[in-house]
Amino acid sequence: MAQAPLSRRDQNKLEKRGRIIAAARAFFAQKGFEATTIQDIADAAGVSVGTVFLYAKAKEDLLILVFHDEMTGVIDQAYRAALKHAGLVDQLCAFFDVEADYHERDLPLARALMRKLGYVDNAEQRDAVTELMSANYTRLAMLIEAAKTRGEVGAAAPLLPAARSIFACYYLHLGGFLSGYIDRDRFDRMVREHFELLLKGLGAG
Amino acid sequence: MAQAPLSRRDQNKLEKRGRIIAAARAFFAQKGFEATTIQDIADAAGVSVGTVFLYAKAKEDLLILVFHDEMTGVIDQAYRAALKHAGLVDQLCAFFDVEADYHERDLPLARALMRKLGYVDNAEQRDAVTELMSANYTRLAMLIEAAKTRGEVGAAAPLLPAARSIFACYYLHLGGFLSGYIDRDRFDRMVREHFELLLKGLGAG
DNA sequence: AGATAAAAATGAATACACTCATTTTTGTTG
DNA sequence: CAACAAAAATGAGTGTATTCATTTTTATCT
Repeated sequence: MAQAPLSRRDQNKLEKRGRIIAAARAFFAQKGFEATTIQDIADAAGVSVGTVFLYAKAKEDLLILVFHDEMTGVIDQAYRAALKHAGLVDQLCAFFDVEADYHERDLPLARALMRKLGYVDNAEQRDAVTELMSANYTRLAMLIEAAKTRGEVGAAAPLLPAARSIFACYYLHLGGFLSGYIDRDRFDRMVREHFELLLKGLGAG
Repeated sequence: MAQAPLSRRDQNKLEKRGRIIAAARAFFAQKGFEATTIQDIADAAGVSVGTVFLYAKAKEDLLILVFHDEMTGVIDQAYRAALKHAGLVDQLCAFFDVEADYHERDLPLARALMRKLGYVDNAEQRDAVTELMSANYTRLAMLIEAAKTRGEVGAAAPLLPAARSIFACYYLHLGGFLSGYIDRDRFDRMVREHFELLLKGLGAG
């Protein structure tokens, strides 16, 4: 790892960026995303309104900035939780249980993020999202791979498509949960049901 | 079907609502969602700005209103297209091909909708979305049911969860397509791959 | 019909995201 | 260090979604 050469200018920028993200996080959690104004964030971070827009092209971009850091940790935590279980289905449920818990801790924020993720326009943001998705897929693929060596999953099963299938089910139901179509209990049960179905396959007699 | 007793008042409201939705549809298609102002729509519909907000609590709600009508037709069309094919996987691909085509016709609009669907706050809108989802699930369940009688799908497979699994894969990849992570070709291939995987099951050797 | 109440419509006023011409800070060169 | 150029920061200005006190329309009485 080459240590980045941080000029005073870049150091200041990074520090400022950190203050803005921290301020955004605090206000989003306290007042909610909608009720938080850019002015709020600017004041708390000790910068002007215009400066905030130098670091985030739109208010919603702040969501991605806030979540990117946090989510990376949550995904790791989810993977560790999964490893404590034996069967693949239990592992997957444990994995997404951690992620769902995280979202449940701050529903308004999770809802705002969910919307933002519906369509990401900015290339920079897209990279950040892709990175998080990859982090999820990688962990899921590792769980499936391990299940293969245990004989739970057939050797021919394609890792990445399987991981995406699994994530797709989780994601759809997470949306249902966040929008209030279903409660957390039903969410948990439906997700498990889908994982079992995917493992068995529709074709099975 | 009991004909609704339409008082003059309700008649006017319905007509006005129709004008607003038509105006919104036209402007969204022509200028795009963002660039369309409520004033545009109000002028074209021959009402005031305030009146538009009487029929849609927020600008984004107009998206749901516009799509609800259109989508109902598209889903029917998708189902009819599916019936022209023999195997379940081909049927599913044909089904979602029609829906994806519809979205592809107006990408900016589809993207705006995708975001809106990320979290639906209003109860009325939620009902509209639920109705569309049910329409999808019902058709998919019918296809699976038919596949059961052909022996393609095991008798024990739960219809609705299977339909949701199928839709979840489609929906995740549609998001990827609309956001520009993948192109249409890749979208088609990935969706098919997922359907095959779901049919076979991960457990299969 | 005229009077009255309820519903619907109005558009000026408000609040806030976002822009951009100007100013300030930082880095570089002689 | 002074002078200059490039980068960053600023905040008043702009446009538009949304609100709400007021006005207009519709329905229901006597």
